[in-house]
Amino acid sequence: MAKLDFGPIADTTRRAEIVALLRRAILTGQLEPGQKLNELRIAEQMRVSRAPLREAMRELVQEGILTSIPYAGTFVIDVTAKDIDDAYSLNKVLDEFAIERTWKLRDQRFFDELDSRHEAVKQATRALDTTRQIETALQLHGLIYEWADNSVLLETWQRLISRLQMYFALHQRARNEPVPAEDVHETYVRLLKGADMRAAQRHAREHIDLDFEELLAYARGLEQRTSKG
Amino acid sequence: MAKLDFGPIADTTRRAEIVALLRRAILTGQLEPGQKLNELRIAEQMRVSRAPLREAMRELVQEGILTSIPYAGTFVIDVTAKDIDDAYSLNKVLDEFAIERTWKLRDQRFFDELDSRHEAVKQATRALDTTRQIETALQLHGLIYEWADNSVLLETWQRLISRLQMYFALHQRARNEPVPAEDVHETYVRLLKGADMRAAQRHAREHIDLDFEELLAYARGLEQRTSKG
DNA sequence: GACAAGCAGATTGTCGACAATCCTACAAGA
DNA sequence: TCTTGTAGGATTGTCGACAATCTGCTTGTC
Repeated sequence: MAKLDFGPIADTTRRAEIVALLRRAILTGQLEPGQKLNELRIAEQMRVSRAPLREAMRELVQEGILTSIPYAGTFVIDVTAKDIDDAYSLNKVLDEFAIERTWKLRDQRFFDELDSRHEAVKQATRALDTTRQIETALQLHGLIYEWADNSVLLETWQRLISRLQMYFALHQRARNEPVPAEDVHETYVRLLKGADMRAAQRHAREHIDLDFEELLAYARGLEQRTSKG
Repeated sequence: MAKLDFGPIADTTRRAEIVALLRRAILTGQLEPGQKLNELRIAEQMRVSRAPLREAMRELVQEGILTSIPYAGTFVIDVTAKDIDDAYSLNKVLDEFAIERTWKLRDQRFFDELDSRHEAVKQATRALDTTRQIETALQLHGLIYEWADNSVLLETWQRLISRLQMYFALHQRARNEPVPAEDVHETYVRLLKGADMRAAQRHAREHIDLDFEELLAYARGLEQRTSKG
C-alpha cells in the first residue's frame, strides 16, 4: 500500500483567498505600479466586506509589494531602477549561499524535482505563456532555496521573488514580444547536477546578470518617461 | 542657519501603536514563545476594538514573530535551535555583504554615528539595563545595513533582528545574570573604522559566532526541557 | 487675479454585533 | 474500553455602520 501523505488542508478564510487574488493581480501586472487600491470598490467587486480585505492588504504591505500611507491609501509599490538593482545584488549573494547549503543535500529527489521544474518552464515557453513562463522559471530557481534547509533563507527568497516576478512581468508586458525559444536554463540545471559547486555559483551570478541588464534598461526608460510626464 | 531636516510625522493610527506595543512585548519576552494571543482580552486591555488589533497582528505575522492558524488563533513563534542556527548563518552572509557595500560609503558621519551607537551600548551596559543593551547592540550592528544603500537588504536585516532580539532577550531573561562589563564591541568598531575590509568581515563572522554559541546552547536546553515536560 | 477659509464628497480608520468554526466535556452505543 | 456523536461555551472570521481624515472645489476678500 502506498504511503499516503496528507498535506495541510486549504486555507478557507476569505482573507487568504483575497491575498492570493490580489497578489496574482499585482504580480501579473494587472494592477500597475503606483496604482491606488480603493477598498470599497475592490470589496464590492469581490463581494466581501472591507475587514478581511484590509487584513489581506496589510499582509501584502508587509510582503513588500504594497505600500500604505495612513488616511491616504494603499498603493502598488513603484518600480525604480534602484529597487531592481538592490534586489538583484542581494539575490546574487543569497544564490551563492543557497547553492552552498544545498550542495551536500542533493539527492535523487532533488534531481528529479529539478528536471520536473525545468520541464515546466520549457512547456510554458512552448505555449508562449509569458506569465506562466516567469512563474515557472522563478520556481525552478527557487528549488535551491527550498532544498537549503534554512527556513529564514527561504522566507527571504520568497519575499524577493514577489518583487522580481512583478518586475519581470512588467517588462514582458511592456515588450510584448514572443518569448525566446532557446532554453536559457539548460546550463544552470546541468551545473546544479554536476560536481563543481564553484562553477554553479559562478553561473548563477552570470545567468542572473543577463536578464538583469535588460530589466534595468527597461526600468531606467520607465523612470525617464514618468519624470517627463 | 542650520539645515532643518524634518523627519516623517508620527503614525497616528491605532494600528501602528498596537504594532509597536505588541512587538515590544514579544521582543522583550513579556509574551512568551508559543503563547496564544487572545484577541478579545488584548483588545479590552488596550481599549481598542478588534479590527485594528487584528490588522496589527497580521503585520507581525508577516514580520515573522507571530504565527496564525485559521480559526485556532495567533501565537508567538516558537524558538527552536534550528531557527537560531538558520537566522545566524544567514546573518553571517548578509553581514559580509553589508560591509562590502558600506565600505566605500563610509564618511565622517558614518564614523560619528558608529561612535554614538557604540556609546549607547556602553551606557546601557553600565546601567545594567539588559533589554536596552540588546536593543542598542543590535542598532550598532545595524548601522552597516543602514549605510549599505540597499533598501531590500535593510528590510531583510530588519526582519532578521526581530527574531534575534527575541532570542537574545529570552536568553538574558533565562540567565538573569549581570551583563558582562567588558566592551565586546570595541574591536568591531575599530575594524569598521580601519582600512582592512576583509578583516572587518572576518571579525563580524567570529564576533557573531561567539554570542551565537551561547544562544544555541540555551535553545537546545530549552527544547530538551519542553520535550520532557 | 491671487490667496486663504471653509464647505461638501469621497476614502480610510475604527467600532460593536453577528456568523462560522473550533475545543471540551459528556453521553450513547458497539 | 474504545469509539462516535452531540450539545455548550469560547474564540476567530466577517459584516455593516459610524467617526476621523484627506482632497478638491467654492466662496469671499483683498
